[in-house]
Amino acid sequence: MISAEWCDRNTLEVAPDLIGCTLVRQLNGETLRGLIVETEAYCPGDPACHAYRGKTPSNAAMFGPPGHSYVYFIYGMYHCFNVVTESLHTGSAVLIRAIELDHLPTGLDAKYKKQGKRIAAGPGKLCRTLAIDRSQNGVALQPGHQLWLEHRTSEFQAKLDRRQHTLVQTTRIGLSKAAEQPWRWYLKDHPSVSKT
DNA sequence: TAGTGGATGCTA
DNA sequence: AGCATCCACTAG
Repeated sequence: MISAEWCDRNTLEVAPDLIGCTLVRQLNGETLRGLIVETEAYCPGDPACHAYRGKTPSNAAMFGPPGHSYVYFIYGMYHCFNVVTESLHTGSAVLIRAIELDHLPTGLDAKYKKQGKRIAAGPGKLCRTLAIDRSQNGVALQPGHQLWLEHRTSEFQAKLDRRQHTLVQTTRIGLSKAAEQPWRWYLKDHPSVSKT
């Protein structure tokens, strides 16, 4: 599993390192495993970061311990899941934008099922698929809980080293502030939105 | 391109 | 206080 210490590093290091790691979700007795294929970094001093204007009740989890979750509600319908980074009292996190699931959750609505592997591509869809909402905000990402992270497998790391996998670094999605920062990473051929 | 609801930032 | 505006999104 991924430890708090591992997350207690510069957000710009953690975000690309999370690509290829696995997000594990326990849901109704079922274990869903998703390969993380797209992330974005939200850093201290970053105008696009929710923590930029200081700590508030809604963004408090970003200032909490590294390795915990930060889940927020947006556009009246969606949730987005982040991994808190850097030391306690530092407001920063990595947004998990897309995962590739090993299998589809049972009991999934037929209208979503036809999306197949793309079902968790996009931060809002990811949370909908894994049933993540603000009840998961601020929780420790540890085995034994409902949500945790696991390191890259040696197979994935080997493919990365052999360049059979390629990490693409580019700009973040949907921002009006600090839009020029290249703080988004995705696994080549797996972006949640077409690259620009 | 509309539309969801909560948070934040104005004005008073 | 109250009201307007913003918003790291998605479906169609």
